Amino acid sequence: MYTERRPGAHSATRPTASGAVPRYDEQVSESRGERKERTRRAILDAALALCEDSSLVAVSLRQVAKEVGIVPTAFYRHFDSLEDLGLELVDESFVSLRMMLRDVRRNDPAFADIVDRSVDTLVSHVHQRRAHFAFIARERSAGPVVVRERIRDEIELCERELAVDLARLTGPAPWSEHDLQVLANLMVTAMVATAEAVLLSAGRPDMEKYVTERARTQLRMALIGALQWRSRP
Amino acid sequence: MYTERRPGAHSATRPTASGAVPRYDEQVSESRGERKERTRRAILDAALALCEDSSLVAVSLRQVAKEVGIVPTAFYRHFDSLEDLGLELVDESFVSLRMMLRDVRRNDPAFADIVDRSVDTLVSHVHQRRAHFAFIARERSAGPVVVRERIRDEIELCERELAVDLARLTGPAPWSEHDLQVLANLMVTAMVATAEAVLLSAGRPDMEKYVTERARTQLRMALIGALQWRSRP
DNA sequence: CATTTCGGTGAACGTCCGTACACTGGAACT
DNA sequence: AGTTCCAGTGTACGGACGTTCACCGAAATG
Repeated sequence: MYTERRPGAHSATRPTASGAVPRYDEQVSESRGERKERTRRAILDAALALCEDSSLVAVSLRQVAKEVGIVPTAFYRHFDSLEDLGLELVDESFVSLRMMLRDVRRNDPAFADIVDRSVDTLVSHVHQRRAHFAFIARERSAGPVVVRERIRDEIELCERELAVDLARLTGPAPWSEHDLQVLANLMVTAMVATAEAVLLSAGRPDMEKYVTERARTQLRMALIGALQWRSRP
Repeated sequence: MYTERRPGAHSATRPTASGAVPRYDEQVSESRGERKERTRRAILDAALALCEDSSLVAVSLRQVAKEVGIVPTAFYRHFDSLEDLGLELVDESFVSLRMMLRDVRRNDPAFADIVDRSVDTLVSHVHQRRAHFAFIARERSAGPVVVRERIRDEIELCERELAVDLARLTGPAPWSEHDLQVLANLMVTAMVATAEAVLLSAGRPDMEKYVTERARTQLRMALIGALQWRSRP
């Protein structure tokens, strides 16, 4: 027996790590598919929670299973391996972030505001998906190889999208495409570092305020510097 | 028996991972202290090699011992724990880097050159201490808590030193101390990202060339941007 | 030469690991 | 109603893990 549970409850009716469990054990009589999806969700959340400190490479399949409240072998009904699960988490983390950032830039052609809006979006996103961001920050350089590669690709995608939007916002070409890439890379790098810093300032609002203000300044510095850069090469 | 070795060789005369082993097994008749130091060195190198992929938190004491060619318990003669060893590696990694960067900036008051020289120094350092830099990049966000903290402190120290030197180089205060910190943070962030990118471009000289050139441009953008930033606040 | 020091040994422990396997019982399908 | 499907179960395995302990032999000490 892996966790105590009420007698007769055969399967994972109450996954330990899932926040989205129906209250008071109401017998909603889920379909098989719903049930499976719920367990899957619970596994993802459990893994996310377990690598909050350390890293996915230091998390074991058995730990995850215990956290969820299922038997170790049941894990394989949902994922081939922990790496597989890691890739899933990467996708989850980036999809919504990229969507939001793109929205910011599409709905707001005002060049001056782009910095403030982007930083705000990033910070609020870090807040509402702490665990996901912490995951990315960790696995980016320490995760399983395939996970690292996927994360790198995703960040590169962010860079390219930013470059495109910058090009559109600045109108016809004060910068070469190359300079644009370089600038976008610097800005994304600063953003990533900011996200990490926000994570570190958990529970210290003054520190977070400093960090976000710093990010704004840095992005503006980069933009202004890049403008001056090209107007006298 | 943990590794085959020639009969009668009682202790780790030929640590597997150490590159600094006397050639052809010359019987130099080391003192006890020298011997201990050599094993210690071998342990550090073995750990460094083992967390080349994954991370220190995923490396086991037994793996390290096997790599060195000693029995697991012998590890404790040199370090209290793997975390302890990690802290040692952090120090090793930063001491020489900070020294070199400081030299660059002390011997070269020419403001224009500081960017090129710093980037060159960083890149060549990454080359001659690949493993150490990879270690820092990984453990920075995924290592044991104490190791992470130590690395963060070291990087912060780099920032402060850069801020001081920037202040000295620019003469009396075009920037406030605060702006200086923000700029130094951006530059160090870009440098760290560059170091990671250089590590990734192993064996692809064109890619490395691009990365270093990009770093130069980015640092210049940051500097120019910061100058413009203060002259019209 | 006698004694101490100490880096390294090797067996043994209890725990956790991934994975193979045969099984079960309710949902879903016919 | 009878059958199939399948998420989850429970057992069992061989191996790796950290740590303990008593022990050894050569270098260091006196």
